[in-house]
Amino acid sequence: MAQTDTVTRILDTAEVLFAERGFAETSLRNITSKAKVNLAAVNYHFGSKKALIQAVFARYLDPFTERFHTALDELESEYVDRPIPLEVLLESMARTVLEVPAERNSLKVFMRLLGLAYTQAQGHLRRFIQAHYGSVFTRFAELVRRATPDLPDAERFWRLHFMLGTVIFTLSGLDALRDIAEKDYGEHVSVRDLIRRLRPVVVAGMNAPLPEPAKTVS
Amino acid sequence: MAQTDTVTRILDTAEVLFAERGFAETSLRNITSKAKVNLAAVNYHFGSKKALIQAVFARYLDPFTERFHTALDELESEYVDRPIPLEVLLESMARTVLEVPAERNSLKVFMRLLGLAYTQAQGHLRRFIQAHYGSVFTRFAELVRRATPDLPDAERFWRLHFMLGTVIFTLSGLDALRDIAEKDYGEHVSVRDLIRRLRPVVVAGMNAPLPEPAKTVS
DNA sequence: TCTGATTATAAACGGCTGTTTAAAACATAG
DNA sequence: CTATGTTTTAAACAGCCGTTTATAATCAGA
Repeated sequence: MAQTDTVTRILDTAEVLFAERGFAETSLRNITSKAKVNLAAVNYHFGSKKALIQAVFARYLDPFTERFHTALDELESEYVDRPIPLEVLLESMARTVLEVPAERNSLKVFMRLLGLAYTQAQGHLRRFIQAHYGSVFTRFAELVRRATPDLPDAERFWRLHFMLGTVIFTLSGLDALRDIAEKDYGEHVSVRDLIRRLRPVVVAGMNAPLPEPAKTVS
Repeated sequence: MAQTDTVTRILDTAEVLFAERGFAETSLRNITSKAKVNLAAVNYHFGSKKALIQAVFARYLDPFTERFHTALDELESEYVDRPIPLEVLLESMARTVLEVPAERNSLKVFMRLLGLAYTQAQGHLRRFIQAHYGSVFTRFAELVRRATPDLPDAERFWRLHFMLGTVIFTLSGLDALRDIAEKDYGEHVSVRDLIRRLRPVVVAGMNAPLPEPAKTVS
């Protein structure tokens, strides 16, 4: 079963290097040499570098979406005919995000990859993620809509992305920030610790008063 | 004065391409051909690609820091012996961020560049920005400290970065989000509009209740 | 054990990268 | 006009890129 071994060794190495340097800055030769695998193996097993990038994400997002759907199923069967509270929804999502990579001790990598998916060019990646995993986000957004009935649709849309930005930005840039925090406050900060700090901020942000209406010509 | 012309034409083109595709994905040949300038001009006028990247940032950040220092000076002379309210501080920063690129109609580019500075590898860039512009952020953070005396230092540190993440992430990924928003809500969203929406969320996030203390062994 | 498919390997492909060189063009001050 | 310093230009440099090819090794089933 040398095949599986090669494939997973490529994936394991690629995700670390991608997370550290980004996609364009990581060459196939970087990956294959560190993984002690022949250069051509990537194109043989995955077809192309783009497909490898997508495979790296699929390995996280497939179990994530499956579990998150299950978690939402359970919540929906618990809260019948009444909206699931926002805090419960956020809690459920946070737990699922933590659960999946925890089994491989790669939470940091996963977070960094999520950040890269948003910020690196890689149009094919966004299309891939949207096509394969867009539905679970749509479902989540609909539940958030029911949990915050007083929020105008557009406002909720933007606030959800504000909060997504907060979380992904923070957790994906964690290493840099952690260095500063430890130097300034001598305090070691774990990811779980950060999520504990993030929760009240996110909830307060979602529940913030509505902005004053845009000024128009009077 | 062909020199200045070449230099600014390189900067103008480079900042747009960097903002669109990122640093590694933009080659000097992309830049020089689009700018109608000889390839060697970049190395002649700037020395290297890294130096060009830094020059692109300096052209925004030099006037920004100068004006922001001035704005903070004015606030400090207005609020003597009493803390400047958080809202006022945030308002002042937002106005300065908007002011600088407005003169060249390049707000989108500036925001995108800020996002890239955080998320792209480019260690030299972070070091450059920290070394040249770190002091204004330090000053701002100190004023925020006085404005939020009840917040523990570590908590305030993290929340500032949470909010920084929200703003930069949103504004730098604006184009992608705007497409979705317009499709779903038919509503055109300007940057000023987004900042109007961001303000109450950021303020509420900074003023959120403290998180429950980390659980320890009982 | 032999066969046929799967996987691993080394080598080469064309193309693009940032940078350097040396010569040409230009501007400016004496 | 001439000499000097600055800027532009075309060409070449070595090096890395993703991908492909042809060959070798390995494996599974009959």
